[in-house]
Formats: sequence, structure tokens, C-alpha cells
Amino acid sequence: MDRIPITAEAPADARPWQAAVCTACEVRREALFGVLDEHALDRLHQRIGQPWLPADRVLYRAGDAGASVYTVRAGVLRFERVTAQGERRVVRLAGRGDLIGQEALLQRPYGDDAIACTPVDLCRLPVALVDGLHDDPGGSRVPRELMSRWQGALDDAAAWVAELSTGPARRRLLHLLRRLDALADPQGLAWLPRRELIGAMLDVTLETASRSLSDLRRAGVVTLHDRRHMRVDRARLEQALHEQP
Amino acid sequence: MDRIPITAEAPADARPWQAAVCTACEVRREALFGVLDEHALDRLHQRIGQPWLPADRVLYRAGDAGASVYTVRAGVLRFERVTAQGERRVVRLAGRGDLIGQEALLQRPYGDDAIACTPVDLCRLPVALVDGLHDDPGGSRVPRELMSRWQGALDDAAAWVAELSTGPARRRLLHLLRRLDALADPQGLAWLPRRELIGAMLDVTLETASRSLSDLRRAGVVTLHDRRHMRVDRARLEQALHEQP
DNA sequence: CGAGCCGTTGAGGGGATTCAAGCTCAGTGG
DNA sequence: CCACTGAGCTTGAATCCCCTCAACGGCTCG
Repeated sequence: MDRIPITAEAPADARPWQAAVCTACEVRREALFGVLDEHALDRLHQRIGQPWLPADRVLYRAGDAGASVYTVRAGVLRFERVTAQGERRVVRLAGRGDLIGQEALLQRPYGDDAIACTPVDLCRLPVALVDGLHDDPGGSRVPRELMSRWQGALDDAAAWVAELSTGPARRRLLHLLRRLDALADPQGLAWLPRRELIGAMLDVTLETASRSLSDLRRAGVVTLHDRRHMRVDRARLEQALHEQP
Repeated sequence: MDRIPITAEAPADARPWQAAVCTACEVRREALFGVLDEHALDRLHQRIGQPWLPADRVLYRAGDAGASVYTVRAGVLRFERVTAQGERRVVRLAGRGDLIGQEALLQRPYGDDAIACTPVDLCRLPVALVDGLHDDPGGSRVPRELMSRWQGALDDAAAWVAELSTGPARRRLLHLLRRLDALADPQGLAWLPRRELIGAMLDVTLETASRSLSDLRRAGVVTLHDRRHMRVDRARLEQALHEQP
């Protein structure tokens, strides 16, 4: 399937019929419009963009007027917020199957910076298109699917507080590794953030992030594959989490 | 207006017509069904409960099968989660106008414990009733209002991470006081949690919470009214937040 | 009026931060 | 080809903030 850089959409006649694309899409069952039948998909023909972003590319910034919602087809993105004191804080991660930028459906500006952590494949859904489906009998199931995604994001945010922002650095890091592992590619290779970014996720300094990670590496919980990738030993990770001290 | 304990609903014939109640409701404009016209309200006659909870009463527990969504008419509730290590962590607060327990709309169990912090007035909306409105032309605006509330909760959760779970204890407490002040009653009297609860909100010990609060008291940022209530000096609070050290 | 809960404050220790020094490694140009 | 450079990672040492343990006083309530 063609990969289209975020700033340039391929010409319409170069792209396959949307119905074929969405039907073949490997995240269809999990994705927002997976519930649509093929007839509905035909109506969306050529109106869904499929942008691709390299790692560290900004998808949108907090305050931008949102024109599109996105579904993540592959890769990992992060949501950042800058505190009043000027420090940045990562408040959430999104992976395959997640819906992002929902604020746009409400004519609100985006609430956070959204940045690609790894190369990312997206589906771009113009808000006008989604709104149109609301009145359409064939699209009547969309709102429920939408609610479900919204609630999923909310659950995630609450878990972020309870797991990644609670307790000593070592435990926070363990929870983060578990999440990153859950977002890993099929071969089990997971994205490993820069130390300074780990710090922004856990609210610790990059030195503490480095020390804690080195500890877990020596304990065999993680093995570094290359500078930006790792492999997680789930058994050891769970064991480390269940130790009390 | 009658106050009905959570465990007992008043007999139907003792309650006024729902349309009159909702029309007169002081949170109508902000509340979920504020967008309904009087005709639609008549249809809901006698089907919306108006329970009242004393402080510290549990509204529901995580895992309960959710049969109702609630709108907060007055008071403050908190959402708690127990971590795998057995510590409780407050992950969100809800106040006047907020919608809570939305998971129930998706036939999901509630995700957190919901507990009254102060005496609380609610509107209880059985899920079956809300679902019925989806097909109803008169209720067609409900989904958008729902989305808006869902997104509001999500924003809140992200801000909780960025403000209440980031930086030194003093700054976290300042952000918490600002929030509690925003939930204060019309006279400016705000709820003051127990120190151990402040700790569960900020992920600090009760001693640190006590010490930090005492500092702010001595600095004139807060004045304690009684054991469970305070008054916040907003100017000094903002000033304290804008100091760099 | 004693029991118990809650809040405050102190003393000491531990984990995280701060400051700082090397290290690896990729990119660059002599 | 290889020093040169700079970014990112690791590790050490000193400091500080917060936690732990502890004592004590106020308040409520049986």
C-alpha cells in the first residue's frame, strides 16, 4: 500500500477504491469505520487520506484548529503538554487501532501536541465526512463506536495516573515498559524512547530514567536491541512488579 | 426539592412532573439533558431519579455492572483506583455539571470507585432511557452533548497528569487548591480534603501534604474555615505558582 | 474522661535531583 | 583514513526533597 507523506496527498486517481482499501485494512475490525458495510465505504471513496509520518514528526499542535480525526494503523504516537513552568509532560500514548484528535469532531482545537514516536501509518478522516455520517442510516452505528473509543482513551488516561505517575521511579518504569511492550510490533520488538522522553513520561530526570533502566537491563527484564528498540521479558517484568520493597 | 437517599427513591406520586423539575433545575444549561425541549422532558416524566449522597458515601465501585449515568447537580465526587500494590490513587474529581459513569452507556462495568467528597445531589439517568433517546428525533442532539462531556473528562484527565502529578509537592498542592477552589460553593467556601486524601491525589504522604498545606496557610494562600472547608486567595495562589524556584 | 482519629511537627534516612565527568557512536571534513 | 565534533547515554558525588518513624495536641464521641 502506498505511503503518502503527511504534507502531500497522492492524486486521487492514483489511489485504489476506498472500499477495497478499508476492506483489506488489517486494522479494520478495530478501527472506527470497521463497522461500516461496503456500501457505506463506497460513499467514502477517495475521501480518506492515508498519511505516513516519520519518527518525531509533529502531527498537530495544541491549539491548532482540528479539521481531521485519525486512526492509527501502525506505529506509536505521544501526546505532550507543556506545563505553566515550561516543562513538557507526556500525558498519553496511542498505538494501533487508537483514534486520535477527537476534539476536532466538536469543533474544538486540539488539546495536546501529537508527535510520532516511531514511523506511523494513519487514516485521516475529515471532520465534515464524519459529521455527514451521523444523519445517514448506514452510519448509525458510528456514534456508539465513537463513544467506545472515547471511553477507552479516558480509561487509559486514568491508568496513566495510577501506573505511570505513582510510586518510585523503578515501578513507574516497569509499568511503562509493559505498555511499550503491548505496543510492540509482531516480532516483539518494542520502541525504546530516549531517556529524556522517558523522564517526561514518568516525571523523573533523564539521569534517573537512565539509572533505573540500567538496573532493569542488568536484571534481565529488558534487552536493548538497538538504540531505539528493545525486547521485554514479560515474566521477569511481572515478577519485578510483584516484589514488594 | 426533595432529597432522596441513594438507597431509596421516593414514591412516584410524591414527585413533581419531570418537565417542571428539569426546567427549574439550576444546572439545566450545563447538564446533559439541558438541550431537550419540554416535550421531550415530559416523556421522561418520573423516570429520572434525584438521589442524594452524604459525604464519603460510595456511589458505585469499580467492576459494578453500570445501570445508570449521573449528572452532578451539586457537590464534589472523586474517582479512585487501587494500584496493584494496594495503594489507592485518586485519578479525577467531578463537580457541578459533570457527567459520571458514562461507561454504563457502553454496557461496561464502572472503571473506578466513585465516592462523594461532600454531600452530593445527582440526577440518575437509567441507561435504557438514554439509549431510547438515540432513535428519537427529539433527542437527536444528545449524542453531540455526550461527546462533548466525554472529551471534557478526557481533557481533565490529561490536565490531572500535567498539573497534579508533576513537579514538587508544593506546586502539585497549589494546582489542587486551584481546582478545589473552582469547585467551591457560591460563597467561595471550598472543600478541604483530609490530608491522607490529599496524599492520594498528589502521590505524596499525608505528612508531606500536611507540611505543604501548613506552608501555604502561613503564606496566606489558604485560610482554613473549619476542618473540612477553606477559602483560597486566588491572587496569592497564582503568584505562588508563577514563582520559579 | 478516656479512646480513637486526625492533624501537626521533629529527627533521621533514603531516593531522586543536581552538577559534572567520561563514554559511545554517527556524521563531517581535513 | 581518521581526528574532530556533538548528541545521547551512563555513572559518580554531593545535595535536597520527601518518606519513614515517632511523639504530641486537639477534637469528637461513646
